[in-house]
Amino acid sequence: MSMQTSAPNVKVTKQQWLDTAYERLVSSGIGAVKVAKLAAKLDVSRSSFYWYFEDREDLLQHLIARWREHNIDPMVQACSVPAQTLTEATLHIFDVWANPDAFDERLELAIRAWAGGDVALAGELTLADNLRIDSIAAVHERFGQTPERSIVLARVHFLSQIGRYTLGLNETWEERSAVAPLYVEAFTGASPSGAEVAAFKARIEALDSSE
Amino acid sequence: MSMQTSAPNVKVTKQQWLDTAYERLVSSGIGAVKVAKLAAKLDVSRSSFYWYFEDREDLLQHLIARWREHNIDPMVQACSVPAQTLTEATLHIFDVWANPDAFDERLELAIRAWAGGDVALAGELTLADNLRIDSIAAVHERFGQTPERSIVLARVHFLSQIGRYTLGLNETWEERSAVAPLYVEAFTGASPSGAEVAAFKARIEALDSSE
DNA sequence: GAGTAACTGGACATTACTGTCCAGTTGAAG
DNA sequence: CTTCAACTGGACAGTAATGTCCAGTTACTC
Repeated sequence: MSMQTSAPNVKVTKQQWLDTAYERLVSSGIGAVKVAKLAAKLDVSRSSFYWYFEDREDLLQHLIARWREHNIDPMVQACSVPAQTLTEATLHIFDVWANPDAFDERLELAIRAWAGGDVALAGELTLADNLRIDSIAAVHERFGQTPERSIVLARVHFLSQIGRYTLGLNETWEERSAVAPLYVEAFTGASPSGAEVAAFKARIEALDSSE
Repeated sequence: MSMQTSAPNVKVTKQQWLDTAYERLVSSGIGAVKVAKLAAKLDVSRSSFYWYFEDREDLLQHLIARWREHNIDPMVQACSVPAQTLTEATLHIFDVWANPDAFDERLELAIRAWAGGDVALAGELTLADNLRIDSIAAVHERFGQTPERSIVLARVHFLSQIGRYTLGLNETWEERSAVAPLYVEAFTGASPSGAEVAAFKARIEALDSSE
């Protein structure tokens, strides 16, 4: 096997198929992810598709896998970052929302819409939601909140975040970090200290420039 | 015109077509609302459909109209119910969430998913979202909150509510009203008085028994 | 410069819809 | 008891997808 370092007659790669499928998924929903349409967009015949993928379902599984990798693990990780206060810990979770590599909001939204018509996916989504909410709730409990209050605040936090993109709010990150302390207060009942907010803003800017 | 008080040869009525379409929309998404499928379900031929509706698009418009009537007005109304405190006013908004006639959550969810692949609908949805959030924000401002804080809390409130069904949380109303005070606190920063909570629970029970 | 593996195009068969046409059927009104 | 409007069924044509088959076309490889 001579590896695919050499690619004889490639017009479009597997990655290109995936990328266009992703693009259509996040911008027009799963109903727009059709082999015929993708082929037209890539200006290649549909047969090419079946070289790389078993069938359409195979492609869709790849899209779901992408979501799993991008939108679950990093957010669970962020909940176990060490912190001195609940507000600081909450700001560490905000890091995730600010980082497209750690949480792809458009993809999250598309998957959520897709799950509305797909039972298996809906089940997986529910598990993922519970996992993520429980992770946030665990943070609250770690800082002495009651279990009831922890779960309420965790839900409010996670759902507001999901909802932000659901409503198509596209503020700049300047606007968002300006109101961030207000959201921290809504999600925890306490205001973050000046130092905590400053550290948060510094992390965001570092992220921005690294792109 | 002899009116349709008499219905000669009716196997299925327009309302039945609408109801089955609604049922499929909320349970399987807009992609499942197909003339052929509905006809099969109603055990009638597709031609019958075209007697009542111009085309499939016509049917879809009826579904959107249903959403407009059920899920927007009542909620805006609830925000202008007189109240002594912010917590009491917030509990009046909770009335809406508790009343399927005032807010059909499954329909809201389905419309939201549908809008993901339909630009016109997405535009209308954004307007409706802003209207509803602004209504809640106005309540906060009426009770002396700053505009910034008002809009943040209004979003958190509305989004959490949308999210509750998004995540498929189906608690009983007993469970829900037990944690209601915690949510009021999260959405306002203050706890409702015992009397306010009691009045809220009484309203809910009255609703339950009237069904 | 022949062979081969990696890929592509074009033709085909199939399925799932949509919408139209028109000839029925049926209940009630004259 | 005829007529008519309100409805229904079945046949037809059209479109958009899916997936298969197979005969090319390359660019490296020996």
